Amino acid sequence: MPRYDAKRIETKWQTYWDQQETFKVGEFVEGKDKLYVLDMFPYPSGEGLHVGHPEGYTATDIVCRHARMQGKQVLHPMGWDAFGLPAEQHAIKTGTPPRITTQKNIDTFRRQLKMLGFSYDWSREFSTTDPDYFRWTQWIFLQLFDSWFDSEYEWIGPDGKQRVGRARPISELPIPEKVKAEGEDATRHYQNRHRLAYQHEAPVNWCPKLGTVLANEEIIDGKSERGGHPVERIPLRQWMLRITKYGDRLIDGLEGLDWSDSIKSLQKNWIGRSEGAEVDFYVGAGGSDADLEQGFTAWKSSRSETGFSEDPEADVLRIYTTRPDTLFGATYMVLAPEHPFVDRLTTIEQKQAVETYRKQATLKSDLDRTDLAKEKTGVFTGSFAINPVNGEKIPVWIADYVLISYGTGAIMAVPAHDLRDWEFAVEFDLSIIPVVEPPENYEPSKDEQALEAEIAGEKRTPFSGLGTAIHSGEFDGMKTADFKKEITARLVEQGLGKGAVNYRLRDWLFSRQHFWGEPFPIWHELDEDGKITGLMRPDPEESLPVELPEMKEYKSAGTPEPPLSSAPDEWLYKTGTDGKRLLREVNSMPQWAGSCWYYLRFADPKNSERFIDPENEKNWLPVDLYIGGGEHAVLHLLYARFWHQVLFDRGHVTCPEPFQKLVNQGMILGDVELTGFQQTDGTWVSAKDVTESDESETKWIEKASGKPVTIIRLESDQVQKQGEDFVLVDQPDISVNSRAYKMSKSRGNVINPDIVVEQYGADALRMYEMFMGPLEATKPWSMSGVDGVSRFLGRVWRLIIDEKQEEVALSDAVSDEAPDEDQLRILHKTIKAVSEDIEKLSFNTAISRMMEFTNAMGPLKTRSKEVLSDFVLLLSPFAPHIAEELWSVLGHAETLAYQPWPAYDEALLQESVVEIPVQVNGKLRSKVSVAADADQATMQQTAEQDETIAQHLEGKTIVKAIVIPGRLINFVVK
RNA sequence: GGCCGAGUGGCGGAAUGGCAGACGCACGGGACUUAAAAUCCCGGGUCCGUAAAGGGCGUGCGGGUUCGAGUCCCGCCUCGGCUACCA
Repeated sequence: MPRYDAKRIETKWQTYWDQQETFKVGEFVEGKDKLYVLDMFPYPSGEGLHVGHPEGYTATDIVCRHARMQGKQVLHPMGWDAFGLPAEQHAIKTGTPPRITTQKNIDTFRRQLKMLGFSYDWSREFSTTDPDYFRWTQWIFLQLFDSWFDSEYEWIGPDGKQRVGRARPISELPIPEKVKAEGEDATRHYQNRHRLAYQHEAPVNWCPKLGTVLANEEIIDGKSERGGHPVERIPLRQWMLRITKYGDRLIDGLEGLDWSDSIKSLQKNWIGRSEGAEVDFYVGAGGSDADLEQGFTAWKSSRSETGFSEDPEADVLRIYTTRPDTLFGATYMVLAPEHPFVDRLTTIEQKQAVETYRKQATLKSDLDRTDLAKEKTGVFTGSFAINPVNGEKIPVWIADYVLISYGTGAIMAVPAHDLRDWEFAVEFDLSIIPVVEPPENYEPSKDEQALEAEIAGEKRTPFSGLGTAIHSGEFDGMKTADFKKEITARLVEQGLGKGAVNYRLRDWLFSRQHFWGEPFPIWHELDEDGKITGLMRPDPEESLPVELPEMKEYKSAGTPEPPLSSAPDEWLYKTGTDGKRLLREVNSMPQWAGSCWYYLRFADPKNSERFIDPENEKNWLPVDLYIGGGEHAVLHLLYARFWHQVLFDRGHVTCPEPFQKLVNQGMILGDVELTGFQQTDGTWVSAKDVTESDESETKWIEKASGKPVTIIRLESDQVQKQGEDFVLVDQPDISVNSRAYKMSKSRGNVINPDIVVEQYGADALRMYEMFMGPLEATKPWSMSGVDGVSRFLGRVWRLIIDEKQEEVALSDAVSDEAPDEDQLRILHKTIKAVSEDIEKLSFNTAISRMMEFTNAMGPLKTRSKEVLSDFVLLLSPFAPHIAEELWSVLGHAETLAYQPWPAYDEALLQESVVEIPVQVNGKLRSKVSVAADADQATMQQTAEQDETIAQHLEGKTIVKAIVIPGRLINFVVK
């Protein structure tokens, strides 16, 4: 009895595709449409595939299979983002080398993906951990190392677009005469300071438990994203990539891309461009400078001659502000505790307090800084600065609400017009001078009201909006926007400041203290004492890759020193041809590195001469459709775009952006859970009366009493809907929670794709994931939903196959005769709908339309073979295994993968008679049948003759009749 | 606090400004069967009306535009995601 047997069919066809290399991409054919469809490649974790993976992968697979049938040449590759912490931690625990673990995990992932029948060109598979691949990751790093960003450079790229700013070879960096005069080493240091890849001593997030430094984005609420361990801040030599130079390019580049507005705005917000001004405040020698005022006058006049300097001198504090119009209201200054001038500006009297505060600030994790620092804290340095616009002497404070990593690490505080400065000024009783008059009828915002304080016996609030200048000398009466421009121009004229742009985006911290990452192709020159001199030598390109050394231990010593620093000496040291002792860079690259350019390599994965052949790059790039999880909407996409733009600037790629269309698949949640709450004595408590306790997400308390309650999982028959809420059947006054949660091990609601495939087959899993809802929506899993699509596949099977036969054979109902009009109509309707839905990535509705087709065909005594064949082709991108099997039973020897996609005939869609709804005053009253091509007069006439309508029209006057041919009739009557 | 997204039957969801609830799940009824599974058929927003016919009300809430609004505009509410002292 050959019932629909997913397992038999699926293994059969997977083997066939593998053996025939059905999906191997052939030579690129000039003039034939190309489509490059890419999935965000996975990190092959030890857990294996998650149901979230096949969601995006199925979507791209449908697009690809459809495109092949449309005659396009399709590039659809898969690979592995396999460097990363888990394999290393496993190595530390068990001693198994990360390479072994990684290989095992990759094998599992590959097996699982093949089991789902995706049409990847597996001959292009690679892992970021392959030396053949990371050789070129290192090569790209050398390109970054060899580049500086010329912000003024105007040029026209291969895309014909005019741009300002370009990465150029470091050899083209103009060296100031002064530097040149200091000798070759000075020149090299100068170049190092301008490279796109540079080193920087900076406070970093050191996690002792993980034994590594983490990037800001790897920290959540002051704890490590992985493991939730506490994080400290310590200074360390780090590699940085100058992504901030590309801030504007990364914003501008978004314009032509087919990405959702929400992702674009996410990226823009992350880059966080702001415009304002940098202004110098004179501080003189610092400390208790008695001649501050005098010095200021001299300084100011000299500045009007020399102009604003590129780097601030020691006698000024440089600040960044977006509100230069509020300069007259600057009543004090604040430095970040880490600011290099703090020591010099601290007076002897204040030394103790400043030291203590600074120490606290370094110990504080970011959590403390944000959470506990609701109360503003800070310490006076004892020094003063002079406000350049009015000569006022104002105190200089340090406070941790000013961040060293943003702007210049120092601010002018304008308490009257900045909420944070206001809070601080109120706390420490600093003077507040309003310099912006709010517009008439201005109501303070919620935030402003919340900060209301009594100052000199008067209730006052800060004002952070735009208005009109007051107490600003000659500028009084100017509108904020005009004043900003005017004052900036004045500052430039007097050499006191300049317009400036800042980004929330920071330079990219590019080194990690891991073993399992790409080594840097860099040697450090050592002095006689074996110390790093700051001068470096890149490995020559042809010597790449720099491979990882063999190690016995993967654990770092619990210090920020990376594990590679304990590599064997022959890996670590060498002597240059000039006799210089050299030490290898022992940091490794972050996991982001490998995923920054893999999409390029897929177009030419075996090339041993170049990272990608220029022809292949031109032929295949950019990626036409890129699908992946929203969690990468910012970082991965920003980093990859940044690298791509650098490669573009350096002439290595010809398209300015890598990913033309981007779609984020939504998250798949676990099955919906019903939960009730009970007190310790078993009394039910309404869900409305409980709340999550502050301490942990799993603890719940009764709102009124604060007593803990226990969570009780309920079955659906214990619960019913009442109004808006779900309540207990037995006690309808008790409401319960109904919600789907993110799948997690701890919650125990993870669905394993292996089990779904085992029970229902890959086609059913693919179909279900597409049928759940819109690709981009977050949707809860439901096992009975899989049952539903599985039944659908069974119905499709029985449309064509005679289940009663011993062998797989056509059903008697399948006929060779020419199809009748009804069958043709339903077929062509389905072709049209499915084709359009695939274009729109609206897979759930495409599947609905195919279900309608089977619902219509099922009851028929004879079914046209021709019609069924076309339908099987429509189904094939979604459920390729059953489609191939049915296609072969329908008498075709070859795979259907390259069969032409069915076309629909508009003429066959038309029904001769259509049913038209008739409304009276917008309310549906009846329906009438008219010829599909009936004109308005005929339609109206038919409608008026309808019995029900006639009744509704009786005794009324028709004011207007709206008649839309083929659609609807509406009588407006009085 | 900021930004983004979403609110439609018991559930997932569908609807170029034009018949709200396609399609599926769950549920109820029936057929087939010794029985079950599988399969097939029928039903269903809600209220009034006896089951019919028919009608009232219905897309988070309140207004508006329109012959006509789930869809467009204004003002709210709730939920979810991201982000969080960015000067």
